[in-house]
Amino acid sequence: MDLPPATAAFVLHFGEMGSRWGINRTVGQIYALLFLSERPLPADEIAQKLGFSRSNVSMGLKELEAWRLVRLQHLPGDRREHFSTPEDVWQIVRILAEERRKREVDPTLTLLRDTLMQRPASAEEAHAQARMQSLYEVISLLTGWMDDVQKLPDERLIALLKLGGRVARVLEATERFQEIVTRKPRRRAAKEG
Amino acid sequence: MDLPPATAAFVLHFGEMGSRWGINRTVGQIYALLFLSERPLPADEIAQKLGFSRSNVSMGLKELEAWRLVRLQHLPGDRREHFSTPEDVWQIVRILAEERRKREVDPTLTLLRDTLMQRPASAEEAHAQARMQSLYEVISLLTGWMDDVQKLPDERLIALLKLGGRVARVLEATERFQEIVTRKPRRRAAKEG
DNA sequence: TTGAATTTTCAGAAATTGCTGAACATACGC
DNA sequence: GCGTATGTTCAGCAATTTCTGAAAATTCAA
Repeated sequence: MDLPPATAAFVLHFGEMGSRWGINRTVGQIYALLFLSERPLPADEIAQKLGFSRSNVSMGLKELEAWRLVRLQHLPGDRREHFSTPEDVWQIVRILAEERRKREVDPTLTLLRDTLMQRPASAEEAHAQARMQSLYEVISLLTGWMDDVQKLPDERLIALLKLGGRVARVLEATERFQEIVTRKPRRRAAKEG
Repeated sequence: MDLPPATAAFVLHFGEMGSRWGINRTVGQIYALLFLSERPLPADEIAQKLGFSRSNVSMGLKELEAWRLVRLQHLPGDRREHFSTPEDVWQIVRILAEERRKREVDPTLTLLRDTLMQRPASAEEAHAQARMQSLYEVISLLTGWMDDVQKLPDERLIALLKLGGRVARVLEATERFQEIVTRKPRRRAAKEG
């Protein structure tokens, strides 16, 4: 591997991380290299820098394209295809979230929905369905939230994340406000009464 | 595999999903089976139901314990260890988030921090560092947010998620309120002026 | 067109990961 | 303690995944 040490460390780390996710080591390393690169790189240069065969790099880039994690471009005076990652890390996060959702979450929701349509044939099956139902609800809520925040512009999303748990306070305040406005009396704990 | 059809479908699906994540097929299936089960199951029963060897199940359960995804208990009058998943799906989500963070995110942050301490030896390395810096910032923000919402009780977390993107409106309102209170004049677009 | 440069495909080799049975370890009732 | 039921480990076989080189396909300039 023909890289400055910090780059090499990052590339190796992402190779390992890649294999903990579904993605394989080669693909993780190619992505990491492109992410750090100053300029778009052609496949043969990637192969040379990482010490992989040209064909392996070709397959890895295909997979990254399928994930929409790299884009292809042509540089003037060079016939080769050059690859790069988006500049903006938030852009990358959004793409990752969409793709993982499409590949992992949606099929799971479909399976759960289909199963929940069936009539359970025994108490055991009824229990299994109840479990699936509660899983379905949690996943729906999480993905619904994701859909929602995906629509926010970067700036708002970042503001929201920075606010973190303090959002809960704002909500509390809003709830109390609602209670007052609708004149619904506050509930009291037994001790208070 | 000796299971009612809906259970079998769910178990197989989670096996596949497991292998898309770092976790392997066996482990995914064991987890899915326990998740749906009405009662805690002993290892030999798991092995029988899924058609795996007893030793394979033993290793799978060890891994699930390391992830804190199953708990072990003893039933009266039975010497065998029985395994179950938490009842509450939100509890499971929290554990998953913590464990993935510990295994995947924290080591990455450490690597980035260490690398960013070094002095770049070239323009190329300086660029790579700048990229790592922006990645570091995004990951920090995301994990900081996660830490924050992890502290909320379930009820509040759920309320927050249900609110989804509408939170942004509350924030906007709050910002405008801040502007008014601090008497900082609202910025106007060119067209308005 | 032609042919050189580049990319893709794919059969099979190499590496990795998963799985099993047998041996070993441990826990528990007696 | 003893013996049996239960749990763990691990060497090695099996299955899967990854990777390569060679060949085929594509692209593009002339």
